[in-house]
Amino acid sequence: MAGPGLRRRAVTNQALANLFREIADMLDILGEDPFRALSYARASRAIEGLTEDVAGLVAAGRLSEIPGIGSALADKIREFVETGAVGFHGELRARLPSGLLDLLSIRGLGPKKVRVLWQDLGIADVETLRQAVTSRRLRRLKGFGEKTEANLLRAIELRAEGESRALLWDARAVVARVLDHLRTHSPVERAEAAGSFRRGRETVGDVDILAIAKDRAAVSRAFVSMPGVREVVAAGETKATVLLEYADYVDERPRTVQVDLRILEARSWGAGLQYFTGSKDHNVHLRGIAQSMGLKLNEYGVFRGEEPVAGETEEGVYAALGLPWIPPEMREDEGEIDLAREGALPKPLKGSDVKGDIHVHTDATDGTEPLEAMVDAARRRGYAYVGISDHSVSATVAFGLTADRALARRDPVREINARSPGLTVLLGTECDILDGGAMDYPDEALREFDFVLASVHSKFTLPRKEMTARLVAAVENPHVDVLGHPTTRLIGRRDPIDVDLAEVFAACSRAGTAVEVNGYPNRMDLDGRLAREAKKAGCRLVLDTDSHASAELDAMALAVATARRAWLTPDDIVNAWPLERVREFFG
DNA sequence: GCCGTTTTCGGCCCGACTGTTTTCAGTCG
Repeated sequence: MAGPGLRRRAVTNQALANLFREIADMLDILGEDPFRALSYARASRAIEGLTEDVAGLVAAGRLSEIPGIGSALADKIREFVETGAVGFHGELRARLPSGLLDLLSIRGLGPKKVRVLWQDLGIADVETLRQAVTSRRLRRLKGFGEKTEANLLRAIELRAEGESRALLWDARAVVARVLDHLRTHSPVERAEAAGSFRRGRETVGDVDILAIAKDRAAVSRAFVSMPGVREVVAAGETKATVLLEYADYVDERPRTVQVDLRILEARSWGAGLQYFTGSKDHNVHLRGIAQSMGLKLNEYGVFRGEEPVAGETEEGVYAALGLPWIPPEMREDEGEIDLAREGALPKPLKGSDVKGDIHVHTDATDGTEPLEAMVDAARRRGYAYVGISDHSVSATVAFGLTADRALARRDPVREINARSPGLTVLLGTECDILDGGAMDYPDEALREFDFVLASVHSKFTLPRKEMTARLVAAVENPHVDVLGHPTTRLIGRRDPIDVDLAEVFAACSRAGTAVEVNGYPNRMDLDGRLAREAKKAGCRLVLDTDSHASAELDAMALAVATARRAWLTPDDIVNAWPLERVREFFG
């Protein structure tokens, strides 16, 4: 790592807040004045909560307006804005072994215990700590015991397991399990999930559950004793925390995720839901608005002085701030608040707006169920149409079909369509984009499909220029209707390809090729931010699931959440249209 | 380090929980 001043940090509020947070931790570990450390910790929180850019406050000479910032901290903020670093931070760093601060990320270890470990046993990294625990060397230390050793060992293991965030798909299953358990095994009156889960983020750090109940203790007891609880971290009457086991859907490995339960008063339900849904940036912005109206907003409600103005419902909280209710998926402080104030929020997409799924595999290639089973599952979902899109021949790992074999399925599809009114099966293909941009099937074959979804499944590491040309060539092919999973990233497993998506989106827009929002659990490709870019570039989008089994058709909910994060409306989405318009679009 | 004042020192957020302790310290959110 570069020394202070050698590497310039981005001068952001968050970077400064992190710096102050680390200073507080280091002061604590070093055993310096704890109240000095507290000042840094408070300043860190204050800066995180600012509605304005700290550099702007420096320029305007308004640092003293920030509560908790006196002359010494103001000096350090100015230093940070001017140089991108804080000398004092570097000085402290030099007094501590690198790696020591990592110990703070182990549950059960705070600055006091870390200090003892470091001073008495010279432990300065997680691995050394693990060895010391295994050889029972901690129990001799003051404040440590056998139980502490066991807990730390567990915490170290869980930390290694839980380092990755849970996929939204897995979090969805966890939320369903928890809510179902509380509703059937406790006197809960109301329960709902908040947090990044509710905002539809593609991964979730922990799961927040909010509840209302008269008998709070009973709800808490039911929560901590539900099946799959690996560890009870806390079990009180207003909040409880557990680590819950689940199996990662994609690699089937056992993992744990932290689940927090908070039991609220009915009069604070809406404020709590709003507060715990976030995002942090969205909430900071809202508090600023409240302030400018002479109001105060917190997790308990909106207040004028001591008098509560709103809090029971989320709608009421937003209304008290002069705003319409904002869909959770949009709450990222990316302009949604201004839009809401102007009454110009896009009408949020509903799951029922989606009329069909058009990225569905069968056991003809790498799916696990036959055509009929996938079609039946689509019918049960109430879809008007379903597009079958098995792999093309070059996708050998996925048992890709030759063009002849793929097109031979027109007969069974015709048969199904003839005997089953109400649902139309479209025969498509997920056709590989070869490394030069050519399609895996010849044009004569491509024109015979109802639609063609073009995807990259090989040569992920081409240089940016070649990769961009490859995708542009593919989407300009007149037979190609949809660009499949444009970045090809696999969450937690494979990085996105290096490609100029702005150029690709522009080509899609010109060529009338739609862009996919793939809802498959570890794809989520495009994500919300990129899907919004695609819309801005004038593209149509398709929401689909890439299902390889009928249960995976449920992943449409993930694609819908992504679409809401992207501010898409039904008109932007090809498969929110009636069949006739879809056929016209696919040409 | 900040802050307020019955102003230049003395207190600093807090409630719940756990484990080590023998009445309380440390961690977490």
